[in-house]
Amino acid sequence: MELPAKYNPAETEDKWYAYWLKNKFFHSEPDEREPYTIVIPPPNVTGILHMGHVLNNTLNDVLVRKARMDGKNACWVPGTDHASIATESKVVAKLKAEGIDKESLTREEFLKYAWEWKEKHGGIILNQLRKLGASCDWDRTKFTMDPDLSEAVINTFVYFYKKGYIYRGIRMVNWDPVGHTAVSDEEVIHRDTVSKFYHLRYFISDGEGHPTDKYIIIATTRPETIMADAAVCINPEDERYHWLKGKKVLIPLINKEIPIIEDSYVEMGFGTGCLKVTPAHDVNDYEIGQRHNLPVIDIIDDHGRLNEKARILVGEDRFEARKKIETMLAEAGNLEKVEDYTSPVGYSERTNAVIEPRLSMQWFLKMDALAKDALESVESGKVRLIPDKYRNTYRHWMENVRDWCISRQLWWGQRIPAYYLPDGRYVVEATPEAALEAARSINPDLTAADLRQDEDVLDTWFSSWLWPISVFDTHKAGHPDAEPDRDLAYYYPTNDLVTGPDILFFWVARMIMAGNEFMHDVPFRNVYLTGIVRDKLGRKMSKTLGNSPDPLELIAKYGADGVRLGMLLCTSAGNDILFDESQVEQGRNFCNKIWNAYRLVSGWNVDAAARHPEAASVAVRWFGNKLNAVLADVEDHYSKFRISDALMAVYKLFWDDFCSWYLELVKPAYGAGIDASTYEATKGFFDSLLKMIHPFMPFITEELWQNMEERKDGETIMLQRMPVSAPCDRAFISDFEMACEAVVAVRSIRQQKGLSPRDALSLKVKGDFPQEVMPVVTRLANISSVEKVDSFGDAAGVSFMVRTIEMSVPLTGLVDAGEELAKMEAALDYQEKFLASVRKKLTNEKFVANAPEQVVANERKKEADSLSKIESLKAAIAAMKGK
RNA sequence: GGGAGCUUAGCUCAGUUGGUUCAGAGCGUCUGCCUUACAAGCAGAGGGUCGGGGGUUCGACUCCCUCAGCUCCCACCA
Repeated sequence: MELPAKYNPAETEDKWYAYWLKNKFFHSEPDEREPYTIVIPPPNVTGILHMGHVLNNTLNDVLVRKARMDGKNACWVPGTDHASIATESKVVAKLKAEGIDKESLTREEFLKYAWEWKEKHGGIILNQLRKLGASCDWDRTKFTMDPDLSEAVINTFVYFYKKGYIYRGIRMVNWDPVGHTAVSDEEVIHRDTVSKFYHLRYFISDGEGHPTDKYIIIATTRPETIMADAAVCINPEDERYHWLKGKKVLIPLINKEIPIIEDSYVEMGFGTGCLKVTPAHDVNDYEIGQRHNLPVIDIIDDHGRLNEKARILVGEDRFEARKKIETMLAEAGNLEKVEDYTSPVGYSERTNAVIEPRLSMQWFLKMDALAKDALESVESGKVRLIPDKYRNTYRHWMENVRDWCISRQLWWGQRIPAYYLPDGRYVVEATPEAALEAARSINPDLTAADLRQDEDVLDTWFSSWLWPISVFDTHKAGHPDAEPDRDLAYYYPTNDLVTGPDILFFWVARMIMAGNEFMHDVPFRNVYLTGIVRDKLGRKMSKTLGNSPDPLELIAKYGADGVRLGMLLCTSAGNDILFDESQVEQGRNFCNKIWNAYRLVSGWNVDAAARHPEAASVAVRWFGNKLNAVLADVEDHYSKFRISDALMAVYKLFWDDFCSWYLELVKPAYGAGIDASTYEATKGFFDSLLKMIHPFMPFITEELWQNMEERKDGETIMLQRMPVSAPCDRAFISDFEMACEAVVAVRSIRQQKGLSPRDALSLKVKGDFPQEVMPVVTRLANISSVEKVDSFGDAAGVSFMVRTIEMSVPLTGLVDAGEELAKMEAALDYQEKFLASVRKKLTNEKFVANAPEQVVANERKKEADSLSKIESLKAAIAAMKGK
């Protein structure tokens, strides 16, 4: 059949993906084979595909396809994450656009909207992954808020509560005034931010609430919080302020009297050495307040506005209030000066709002014991981090971990199963029924109506840390002693996890904790940490910069295989990826190369009478060996997760070795047929190559593999066994490469002399060139006759060296004798210097005494080779001069 | 402030226990080619004192020290 000159990915991709689905090739059920399991890092349910997903899922797919072809029972479990903050804020924004205020809705009404949104937009990303060729077991698709997965989360909470790991307490938390929820320390990003340093005058009180004419100066970045000040603090060592001891000062504008206290926390050299203490709105101030029994005055509400306790500027947003109070302070004579100031400010990772440190009642999970085990899992090598530089980071985090704030003031997520009794006590149970029973053991008169469930939901990561367990068995999480069901027993622990280092702590570490706790085993053996996809200038991909290509557009333009290749070409584990569309172009070009190589081979006609040409015979023998050598290299790269190296090895094997050398050697003359044995060998090689390429480029390889022969429905390259490396003849490969060097040298001479490749040349060879690979030279360098000589004599020609063998192409009339002579003299000069350096080593007794035998032997060989080269160069020069 | 990492060709990066003619790859560049598989291609070529300095060693891109530059992570200096 006639194939077009260019590969058209669009039609073949959809065709084969549908075929794979129809035949359920991606589906896995436990059987007697060795399992190979990957769980997808679940993307946000309402997310859309970006380049980071492309990177991650391409890598996952390569690994899982490779394992499948290695004969393992490969299972890649897909799914999505409910992403409580991200999703809830999207829903809130959407409702707002429709004129609906979240505050006006009940929890149930809001959740109805949220589920509608999820049904409408959820899972888009999973369909996009299909476009990329992801071979997920879609029958196993999970969502972190599926009823049974949610149940596992609740059970886990109850389990840890009863174990004494979960507690409720007032803590200074990171409040997100836009998301209206507390976020964990890990979700706060500190960025240096330009702000103002306000120097304020606090007048000393006369003891009766009236200002005297004395004042101290306090430097603050947050003048809008002065109304919440509980004291002014100085360092007890600070002699400048000893006169203040025991005095009181007045808060500007509201004239409230607060004490001067002393605490060594205050740095004398920073600011003015006087610190206003605002326990409700600063973590350190809170701690100082605790030490000195200061009252906590909370003047900022959930939305970041001043409340009535502020007494002034009530209802103003904190940043508005800051501007206004600056004017008010200036007018009141309390503003000494304002300086520009840069300091780290915390921002919410999700909403980018400036985090407000705020006291509130939250649920916490104790981390010490969990972290200790999770650290051990990595330190002992049970979990391997790739690259291993992350072990240090991991250890540092695990050794300094703080208790995990697991409650979120949101509705979208798993609701905390704590039920409050009318008297304020509470019980924690998995179901309302169990809660009522527990409550009745405290107070037998209670009814269901008396119990009020906690309003908050759990942190998203409190559900996704169960992912490698709960996708297989939703009962095991929360029940460490239960028997795992069949799937969990078979697939757990999973093999590899591919994810970004940005969630090493959020997610990876916590999965290890959950795995240890509930399965008594780690959730995966290897964690491959990708880099972050950046543009070619090294900038993060972002919507605002507009530097983030749409993966689907790229796929439409270059094909999924091209996009996969473009992504894989520039990945090394742990390094950021500088992505550029030109790499995808390279991927597409490779597709085209494969396509055209196939066109060539598929167009051949076997001529039963044709003899097996010598060149083809050498080529077949060489490529068979080369294939085995590269298979071994590729296997080694895979085992070390050097995916782009594995790809590059295959890429070069196909493009350079197979296309540029092998096919050029076996290609019959135009119109001529090919002998049967070469044809069969070539087809066999092509088949192996397609299999090797398949994990990287699934579509084009399936298309061509299907085209190679009549295939039955249900046959696929996906399930063929990957070729296995056999021992190879390295010496022969080396001889062949020597022939290639000769070919390149002759071609180069042609280029320099402006000779057409069509004009045959003759060749003189001095020395023992391996005769069996000579047909390669005659064929590809278009050599009509080869003459073995002892000397090139005085005929004009251009000579060159192939390793230690000297060769010459006689070229009457085209050779500039002076030029040739100069070239040889330069070569001689180089050789003599080289020989000198080698001899310097060999005459060094310490070198000969200390270096390994092998190294010394090599130096001796270098010496001998160099000597022989020098000898023949000298002879050639003499012959030339004597002419 | 603490910790980790990086610096090799124009760009992006390999370089495994220090030793094969080890200074590499891909892309880009330059030159010549529309040669009946492929111009999304073919053939050929050029390009780096391995960030600077010092040390260990018979031998250093590789190990140690130091300086410079960059990146990331952690951290409450108001």
